[in-house]
Amino acid sequence: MAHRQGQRRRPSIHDVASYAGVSAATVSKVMAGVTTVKPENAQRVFDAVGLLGYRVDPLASDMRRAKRRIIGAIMPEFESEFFGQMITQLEGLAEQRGYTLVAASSRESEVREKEILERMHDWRVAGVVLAPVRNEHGPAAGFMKANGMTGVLIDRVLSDDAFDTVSADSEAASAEVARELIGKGHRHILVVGLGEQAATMHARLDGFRGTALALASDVRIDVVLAESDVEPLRSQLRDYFDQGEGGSGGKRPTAVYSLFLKGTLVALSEFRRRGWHCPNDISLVGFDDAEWMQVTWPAIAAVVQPVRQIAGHAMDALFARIEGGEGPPRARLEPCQVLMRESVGSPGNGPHSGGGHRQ
Amino acid sequence: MAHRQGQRRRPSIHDVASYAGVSAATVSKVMAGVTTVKPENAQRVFDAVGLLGYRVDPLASDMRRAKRRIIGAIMPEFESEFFGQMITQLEGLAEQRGYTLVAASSRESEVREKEILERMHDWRVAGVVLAPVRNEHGPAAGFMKANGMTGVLIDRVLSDDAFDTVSADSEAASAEVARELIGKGHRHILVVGLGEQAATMHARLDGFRGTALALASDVRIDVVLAESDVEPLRSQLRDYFDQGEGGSGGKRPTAVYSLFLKGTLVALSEFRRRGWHCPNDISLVGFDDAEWMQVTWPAIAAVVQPVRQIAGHAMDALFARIEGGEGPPRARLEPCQVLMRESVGSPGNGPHSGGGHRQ
DNA sequence: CCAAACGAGTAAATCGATTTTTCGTGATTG
DNA sequence: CAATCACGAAAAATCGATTTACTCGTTTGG
Repeated sequence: MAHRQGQRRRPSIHDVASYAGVSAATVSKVMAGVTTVKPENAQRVFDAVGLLGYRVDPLASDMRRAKRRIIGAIMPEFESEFFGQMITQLEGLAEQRGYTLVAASSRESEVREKEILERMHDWRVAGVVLAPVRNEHGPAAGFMKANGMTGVLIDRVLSDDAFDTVSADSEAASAEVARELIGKGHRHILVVGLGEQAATMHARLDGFRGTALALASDVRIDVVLAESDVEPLRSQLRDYFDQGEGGSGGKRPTAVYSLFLKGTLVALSEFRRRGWHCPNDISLVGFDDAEWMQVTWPAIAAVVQPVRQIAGHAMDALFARIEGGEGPPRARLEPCQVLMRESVGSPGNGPHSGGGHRQ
Repeated sequence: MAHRQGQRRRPSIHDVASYAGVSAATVSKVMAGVTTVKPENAQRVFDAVGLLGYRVDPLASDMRRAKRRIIGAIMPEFESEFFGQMITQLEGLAEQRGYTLVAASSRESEVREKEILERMHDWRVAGVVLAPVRNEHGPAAGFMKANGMTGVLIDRVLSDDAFDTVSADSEAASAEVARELIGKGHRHILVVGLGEQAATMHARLDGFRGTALALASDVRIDVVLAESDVEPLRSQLRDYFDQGEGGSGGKRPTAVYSLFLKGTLVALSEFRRRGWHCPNDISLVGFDDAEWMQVTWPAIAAVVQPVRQIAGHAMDALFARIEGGEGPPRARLEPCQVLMRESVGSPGNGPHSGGGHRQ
C-alpha cells in the first residue's frame, strides 16, 4: 500500500544522506557497491533507502557520463513478426545489462531514419542497433560514422567497413530453397524481390540462382523486382503472369520464391485472384516465416530467420564496442531454417489447370 | 561530410555562449524562443549554434523538471500487428509533441509489467500508456495510483476510477458479428475466448450473446474459455469438437467466433486437423484483423480495431492530464469495423461432411 | 524632476547524481 | 616522538541545461 505516497516528491540522494547521517557521496558509494564504506554506515544507508523507498534517478545518474546507459534501436517497422520479435529481444538484452532501450520506427524512410538517429545522438546513447531501410550505405550509417557513434547494423546488410553487422545467412538459406525446389522437379521458377534492399536481395537471389543452376543447368529463373514500394509489385506480378498465360513467353512457372514477406503476401493474393491453388497449380516458398503460415490451407513454406541469435550477437557486438573493444568490424551471418510446408509440391502433380480466372 | 567531427566532445550551451559573447542564460532563452532578447544578440547566438552544430541535450534539459519529456508505453507484446501498429502510432504522436517514447513489452506477465512501471517511475516519465496484460485492476495500475503517476489505460480495459481508458467498442462489434451470423442463419455458434482478460472478454461475449439471443431466441451458444494460456485452448477445443462429433452433446456448431487473435489461429489449426473447410464445413469470424487474412483462401472475416483512433485519443487524454487537466476519468470506446469475408457463409450450404479426419 | 516600471542581460542557484579533492584520525614506521 | 601512510568520509566540482534573482540603463508617469 506504500504509506500513502500520493504526490509527494521522490526522495533524492540528499534525503537519504541526511536521514542516514552521512554525506551524499557515501550514499552514492553504497548504492554503487563500493566496499570502502564502514559496514555500520552502509547499514544505516540501507535502512534509510528502505524506509524512504529511495531509488537512483537514472537520468541524473547518466548526466556526467559521456555515454549514457541508453541503447537506441531503429527498425524499418514494428508491424511484422520479425521486427516485433527483434525489438522484444533487444529490449530484454538491454535491460539485462542495466540499459534502457529506446525504440523507434523509421517507417521505411531513410529521411526519418536519419532524423531519429540525430535525436538519439542528442540523447548521447551509448550505442545504436540499426536495421537500415535500404542497406549499410545509407545516410544513417554515414551519420553514425561522421559523429563517432558506436553501433551495429542488422538485417538488411551484408558487411560494413565501420560497423559490425549481423544478419541472416540469406545466401545459404536461398541455396537450401533451391535444392528443395530443384529436388522436387521444378525447372521454371519465378523469384520475387524488392530492388531497394539491394545487398540482401542480391545475396538471396544469387544464392538461389547459383545453386539452382548448379543442380539443373536447364532451369529457367525469372525475376520480378519491384523498385521500392510493394504496391507496384502487385501490378508487375499481374503483368508477368498475364504474359505467361496468353502470350509469347512460354508457359508459366511451376514455383514462386518470394525474397521477402510482403512479396509472399502479394504472391498469395495474386494466386487467389487467378484461382490458383498451392501446391497443385503452383508452389510457393517465402523468405520470412509468420505464425499464420502454419494454420492456412495449405501451410506456407518459409525461411525462418534466427531472430534470437541475431539479436543476441548484435547486442554482444555492440556492448563489446561500447566497452572499448577494438579490431576490424566483423560481419556475422546466422544460419536460417527452411520449413518446407504444404505449399510446395512437385510440378505436374495436380490439375495445373492453367487457371480458370476466378470472378 | 561534417568537418571531420570524429570523437570530439559535443558543444555545450556554454561553448555557444562564449562563442557568441553572451551568457548561457541568454542562449537558453534564444533556444526556447523567448522574445525578450535583442535581435542582434539572438542572431549571434543563431550563428554560433549553426557554426558549432549545437543541439540541446534533452537529458540535461529535463533534469530540472519534475515531469520529463518522456512517455512510457507498455504493451503485452510486440509480435502482433495490433500492438506493432499501436507502438508505431504512439511513437509518432509522442514525437510530434517533442516527447520521446520509451516502449517496453510486458510479455504477458503482470510481474514484469510492474517492474517496467517501476523503472519508468524512476525515469520520472511525464505519462504512461499502459495496455495491461489482464485488465485495469492489476498491480500495475495500482502502482501507478499509489505513486501518483499520470497515465492512460488502453485495449484490455473498460473503465477505471483513476485513469482515462481508451479501447475498442468490443460490445458493439460483437453485436454486429452476431447480427451477421444470425442473419446468415447460424443457430449453433461456438465462442472462443481467454478468461484471463476478464473485462474485455466479457464485453465481447455479452455483446454477442445479447444480440444473438435477441434476434433468435432459439440460438445455442457454446463457450470455450481458456484460463490464461493459449496452449490449453488447443486441447480444450479439440475435446469440445470430439464430444460434438461422436457423442451426447448434439451436433457441432456451424460457426465459430473467436474473441481474440490467437484464438482465431488455434481455431483454424483445429479445422485443418479435422479437414474442415470454411465456410462450407464451418464459418469463422475473429476479433482482430491481420494482413494475411485477406490473402488466404478463404479470406478470414475479422473485427478490425481502430488502432489510430485508440492511439490518438489515448495520447490526447494523456497530454490533457499531463498539462494539468482535471475532471473525472473518462472511458472511451472506439467503434470497430467488421469485415465479413469468405470464411463466413450460411450453414448447410456446403457438404458439411462431418469431417473425414485428415491425417 | 524624481520615482516607479520596464527592457535586456548576467550571475548564481538548482536539478540529482558521480567523482575528485581535501581533511581528519589513528596506526605504522624511522 | 615526529613523519608517513592508510582509511573512511565529507566537501566541492562537475555534468548541461533552466530559472530565479538581481543589476544597470532607459522610459514613462505623477
